[in-house]
Amino acid sequence: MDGSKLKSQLIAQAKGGSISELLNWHKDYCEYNREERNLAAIFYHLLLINDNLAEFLSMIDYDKPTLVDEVGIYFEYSNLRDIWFNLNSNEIKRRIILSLLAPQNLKELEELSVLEFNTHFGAVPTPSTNYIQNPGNWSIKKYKNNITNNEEFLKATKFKWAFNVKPDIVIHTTKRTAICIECKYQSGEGSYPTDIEEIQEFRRRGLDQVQQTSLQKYMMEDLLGIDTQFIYLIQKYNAASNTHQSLYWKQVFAKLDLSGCPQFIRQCIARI
DNA sequence: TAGGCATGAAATCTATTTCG
DNA sequence: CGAAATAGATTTCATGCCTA
Repeated sequence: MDGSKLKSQLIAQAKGGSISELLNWHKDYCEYNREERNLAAIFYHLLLINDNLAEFLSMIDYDKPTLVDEVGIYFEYSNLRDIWFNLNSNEIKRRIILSLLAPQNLKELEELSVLEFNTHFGAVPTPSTNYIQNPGNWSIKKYKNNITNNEEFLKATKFKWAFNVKPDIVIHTTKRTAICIECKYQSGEGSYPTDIEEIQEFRRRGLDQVQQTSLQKYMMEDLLGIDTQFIYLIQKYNAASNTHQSLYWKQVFAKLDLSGCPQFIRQCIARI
């Protein structure tokens, strides 16, 4: 339908009707869905069926042992955040933070009240009086004046970010080993910070921005202590990572067994 | 074509308000 | 009064447009 014809039809039908009726839209959603998470979810499903997990492991030349009883595949992996949620003592929470950050003013921070401790790290929206808050809720803008040393500032900032990052798919091959998969459709790798004020603060201190993949590595290996292989799943060449093994969606889907999959999944995959 | 900037949905957490 | 709903702040994830 050409533009003018469409326009006159839209005016003629201005009194009502659905988008589908107005546009005479007959396509099935799987023909034009462009949601990255949807693709990741389809991939997740495929990993759980047939022999696809084994096939994927061989595709990426995974050479570490896999313990059947410890295997787990997770979508939107938020392990660090959820470990924090399991902690119920302020003493333990504070000790965890201070041992991982090892700040110069350690003694001072040990002595602060709960409220003062939260305030030091600028917990948002409001520092709590009752319990040590999740580092994921620290605010760079609020603590930047409290942490003057650049190295410590970067350390605290990466620590804070680590509590919020969620790799798309993580495969635990054992409790101590994993594969971390970052899925990209249109966009390329992101970097932190993204907020303009925070970027300016990084510039002022002469600090480089932190790549998304580098933060994932820090979270998986340094904080969770899991020996991790990283995979980047991409559609376009220019999205490839400098540091991580990159695979194309097309090449991965081509090797997976789609037996038993409904038609819409095949169609979603066929478009990639 | 990469980076800057604008935009938006969804989620979490806390404080406040409302209601039984 | 205490539980439940609501509002606000902040963060994440993302896309698109413009420009150097």
